[in-house]
Amino acid sequence: MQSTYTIGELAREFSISLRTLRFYEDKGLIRPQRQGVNRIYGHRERHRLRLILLGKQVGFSLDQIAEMLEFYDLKDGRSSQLRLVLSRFHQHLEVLRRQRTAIDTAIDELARTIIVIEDMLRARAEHDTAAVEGVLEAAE
Amino acid sequence: MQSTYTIGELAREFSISLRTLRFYEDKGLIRPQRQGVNRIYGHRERHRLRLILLGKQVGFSLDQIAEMLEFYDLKDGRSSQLRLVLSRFHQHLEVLRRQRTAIDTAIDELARTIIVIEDMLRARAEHDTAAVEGVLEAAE
DNA sequence: TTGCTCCTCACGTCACGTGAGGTGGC
DNA sequence: TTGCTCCTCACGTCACGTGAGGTGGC
Repeated sequence: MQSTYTIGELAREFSISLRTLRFYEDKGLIRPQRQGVNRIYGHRERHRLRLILLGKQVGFSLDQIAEMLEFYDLKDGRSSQLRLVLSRFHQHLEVLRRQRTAIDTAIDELARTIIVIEDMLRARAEHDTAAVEGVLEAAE
Repeated sequence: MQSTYTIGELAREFSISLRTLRFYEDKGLIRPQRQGVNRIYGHRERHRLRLILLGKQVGFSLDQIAEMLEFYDLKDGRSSQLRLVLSRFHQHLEVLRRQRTAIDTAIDELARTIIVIEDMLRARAEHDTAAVEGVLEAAE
C-alpha cells in the first residue's frame, strides 16, 4: 500500500485521463500536493476521487458532487446535512427513473422503425415499388 | 393546414427554442426560405424537423442525423442504402441497451447508498456515534 | 541521445442558452 | 410610443479531448 501516488498511477488505477485529474483540480474537487512542478496525490485525494467517480456514475454533475464533498468535509456530520443529502438523492433517483423510461421509449421507437424498414426491404424484394411508398407513409 | 410557417410557429408546435431552429439551419439540417430577413418554413422543412427530433429522441447525434437525412433525400431509395441505415439502427439499439443497463446499475447504486444513509441516521438517533463510523466504513 | 512521464497554455467539441443591440409592422 | 416577433453576432456552459511546446531524471 503506497501512501502517495503520481497522476499517472491514479489515472491508470481509475481508467481516467491525466486531463480529467487536472480538470477536477481546476474545479476545486481535489487538491494534490506538489513535488516541484509535479502533482502528488495522497490517500485523501484518492478517496475523494473515488467518491467523485461514484457520483458521476450515478449521474450527478461535478458541481453537485463538489457541494456534497463539502458536506462530507465538514465531517461533523450534522444530521440536518445528512438529511439534506438524503433528500437530494431521493430527487435524483426520480430523475434517473425518468431517464430510464425515456430510454425505454427510445428503444421501443427505434425497434419499431427497424421493423418498418425491414418491411420496406421485403416489399421491394417483391418488386412492388408502390408498396414501398405505402409503408413510408404509414410510418409517419 | 398552412403551407408555410414562421420560426415562432414551428418552435411552439415542437416545443423547441428559436435558437434551436437556427442552430439546425447552421448545421445544414434545414434550409428555410427567406422573406426579407425573416425565415419561412415550408412542408419540407417541417417534415425534416420532425425527423430530426425523432432522431434526437432515440439518441442520435446531429451529425448522424444529417447523414441519414442525406440518404433520405436521395430518395431513389437504393436498397443498399436502406440496408446501411438498418445496420446502423441495429448498432444504435445496442448502444441504447447498454445505456439502459448503465442507468439501471446507477439506480441500484444510488438506492443502496440511500439505505446506507438512512441507516446512519437511524444509528445516530440511537445515540451511538461509534456505529455511525462503522456504517461509513462498510459503505466503502 | 532516446524514451518516458510530467508540466502549462489554450483552442476544440457538442447542442444549444443567453444576453446585447437592432429592425419591422400592427 | 408601446408591444410583439423577428434578426445577427458572439460569448457562455458542461466535461473534458487534443495538440503544441517544454522540462526532468533514468
